[in-house]
Amino acid sequence: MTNVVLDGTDRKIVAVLAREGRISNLELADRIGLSPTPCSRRVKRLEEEGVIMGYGARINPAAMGQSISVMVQVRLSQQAPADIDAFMSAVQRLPQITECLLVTGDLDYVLKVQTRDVEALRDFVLKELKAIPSVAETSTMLILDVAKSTV
Amino acid sequence: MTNVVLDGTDRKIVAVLAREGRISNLELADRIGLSPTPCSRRVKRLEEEGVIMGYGARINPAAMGQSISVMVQVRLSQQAPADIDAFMSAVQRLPQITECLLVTGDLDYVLKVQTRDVEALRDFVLKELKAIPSVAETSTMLILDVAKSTV
DNA sequence: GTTGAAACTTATTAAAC
DNA sequence: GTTTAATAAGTTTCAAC
Repeated sequence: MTNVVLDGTDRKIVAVLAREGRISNLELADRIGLSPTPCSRRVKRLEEEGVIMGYGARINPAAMGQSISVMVQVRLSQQAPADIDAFMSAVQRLPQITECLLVTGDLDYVLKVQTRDVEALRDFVLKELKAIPSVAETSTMLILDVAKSTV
Repeated sequence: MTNVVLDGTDRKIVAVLAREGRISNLELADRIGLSPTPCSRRVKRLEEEGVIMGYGARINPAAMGQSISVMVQVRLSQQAPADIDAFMSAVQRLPQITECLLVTGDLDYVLKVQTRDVEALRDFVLKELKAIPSVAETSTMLILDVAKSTV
């Protein structure tokens, strides 16, 4: 990753766009105290430099009938490249998995999973996750509340 | 949460906007196979119904000099409302904490934390997190890779 | 649901300072 | 960096089908 020099104005832009990704350039410029022209240039530069990787809508899973959110910690029994590949392809394939992090510590992967209800979660864990040969151990924590989120 | 009925077209719209939040209505309509007018109406309806909660830019923390990402599991010693309030206000105050989830299981909260380097992480854990009186126990996992992300 | 057109708002670029 | 101006593009609303 090429390191990028960001001044205070750039950081203001990033902070605003992180929360309001669809704000118009005119309002963004007004918000950060800059005129539209250099504001637009800075945004384009931040996009080209990879500081801003893209934009996305924040979707409410509950409103879409996905009311169960869980964190699943997964330990793989085998760590050979073929085992990791098999696990990774399953992770990419399963739409219930919205996030997958490789972590240090006691467990190897942390997944964020969303399902319609507890039955769908049970089916997911038993029939999908534990069906992956390299998965040795899973531990599920139900997410009761999102207390802070920058997304 | 009021449950919303979404048809296949709505789900297509959500799927596209989740990935490309700044797509124009004309291109979105073309992408999902609908004309611009009803497409725009559907998007507005999805926003009003709370399915789409907002839009945001995807920021690359590494490009901003925040190269360390960790998951921190936190157990509170005291669960009285005052203790939870103290912890929550610290969570909101500390910019390193980008996500905070209340979970069931062994530990009470899971945090996603970003810092500039390991020294900043050490200072954060020792001087900020452990300084909160209600925090009894923390466990930190370094995030080595993001293998999947819907954001 | 579709198309088409008009009115309005932005974005983008260039030129000046 | 700023402002102004002009062109291009997108959004919104309306009518008619």
